Amino acid sequence: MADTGEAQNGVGAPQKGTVTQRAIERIKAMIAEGRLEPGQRLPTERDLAVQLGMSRSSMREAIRALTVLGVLEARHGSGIYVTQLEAGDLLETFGVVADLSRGPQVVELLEVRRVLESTATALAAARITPDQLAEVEKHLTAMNATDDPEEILAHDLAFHRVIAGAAGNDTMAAILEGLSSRTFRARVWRGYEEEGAFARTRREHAAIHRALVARDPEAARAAAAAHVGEVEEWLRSQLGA
Amino acid sequence: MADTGEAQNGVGAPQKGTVTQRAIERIKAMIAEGRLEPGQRLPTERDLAVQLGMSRSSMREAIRALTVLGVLEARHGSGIYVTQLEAGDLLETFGVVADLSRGPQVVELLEVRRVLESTATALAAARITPDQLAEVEKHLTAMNATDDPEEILAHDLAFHRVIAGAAGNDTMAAILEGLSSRTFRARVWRGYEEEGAFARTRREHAAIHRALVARDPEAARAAAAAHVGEVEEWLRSQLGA
DNA sequence: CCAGCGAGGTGGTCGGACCACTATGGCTCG
DNA sequence: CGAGCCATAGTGGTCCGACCACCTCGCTGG
Repeated sequence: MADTGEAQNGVGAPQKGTVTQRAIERIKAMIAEGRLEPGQRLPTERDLAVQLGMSRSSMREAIRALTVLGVLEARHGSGIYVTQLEAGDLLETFGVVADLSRGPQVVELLEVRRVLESTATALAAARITPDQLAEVEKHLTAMNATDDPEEILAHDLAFHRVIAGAAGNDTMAAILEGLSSRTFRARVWRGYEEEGAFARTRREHAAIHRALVARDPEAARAAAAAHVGEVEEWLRSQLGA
Repeated sequence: MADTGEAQNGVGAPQKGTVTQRAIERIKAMIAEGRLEPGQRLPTERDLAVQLGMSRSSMREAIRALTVLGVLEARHGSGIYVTQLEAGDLLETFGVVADLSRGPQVVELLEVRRVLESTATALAAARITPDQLAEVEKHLTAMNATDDPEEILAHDLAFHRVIAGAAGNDTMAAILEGLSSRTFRARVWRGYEEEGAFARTRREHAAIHRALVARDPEAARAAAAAHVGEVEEWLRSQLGA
């Protein structure tokens, strides 16, 4: 009687929340406990559904959710796999936050970016390799050689991406990547570029580059903070107007 | 050619990715474009499925995914609503990242936390209100009055949460909240506490509190950075061993 | 020995049925 | 007349079974 007909698995059927939510927690727990290794293949949807005592539909919703979170990866016709669980996989959803933020929240995000970007740039000044520095220069010159906003933005993103990568903290780089996602930057730039910001941006990028060449962390931190802070202040003033 | 034009619907379906993935993008776009406001109620699952030309099952997977991301909220028997899209809603998933990270990635996460926490604490030193300061003191004394690790951890979390809140950047506070999620802290503490870290933690918290009282941002930044850095270094040494 | 092909297995989609819960309105009872 | 209860319609939650699209791997035939 009292038994809700749960599977052979332990007794404590918490019965909390929806069935799908429970499935999500269970799978997450399996990974956290090490019972599922990165890259490993999971049982089939049908088997998993039976194991956790639910329908395939509910199990699919759980899998879909974990797929969107970057925890699982479904390969049509092959199976479901655990991702490598690296920073890039898990922090991809950060871009969604940036895309859906608005108003004051965008300023807050820029403030976070300023803090992280300045730190990453400072670290890069101390650790960047000649190869990476060459790539930074490549994007810097390419950015100065064109007037196409689209292209400038692309090189701008790459410029900072290389620097973030040179900082040696993949997690920080992944977060910054999300905070600079294409649509986010495009949204902020729309209007900002009309105030002769290109010239200023080029000057600021040049300053960051100089600091990297000089391997001067403090100068790099200051230059990066000023760079992001510039946009931040402009956006703050826009909200007031 | 010139086929990428993709009309509304009819026959020219984009056909990119899975049906569910398309639904996710569509709904996200509707919100980003302002056609769906925070708090607003969406059409029923059944109607949405018809509108986007797909089955209810696929639509449900899309909704579930967006629910997990903190973008939508489903109320059983009532309907589906857009969340307030505030930092807390969208950054809840950050906890998942912290929970599933391991090894070197945990160190990187702590490095990010050190940077943000020190900045937040510095900001708090300048902005904290008497009420908030009183609450900080409450958790500080409560933390010193017990030896139950569970309770200490709870007050430790609350201590930093109040400070992060006083910094005035909800987004930053939400990220720090995810970086200090219960299971994450518990995982790191297990073992750390065995090295007489309680006394050191209490001393560090006291230093942070003193800086807040003195309204000294630089001292607060240094104290917070040292506090997190302490754990960071210990964990780094553990990985080498 | 290898290339090609076919069958089986896997995730992806669909449609329908039923359950659990909520909200709304009218109806009863005080 | 008003407050409270309750029937009901509508919503999300769950389950089932079928079929499709795609990948994999072993088998066959050259």
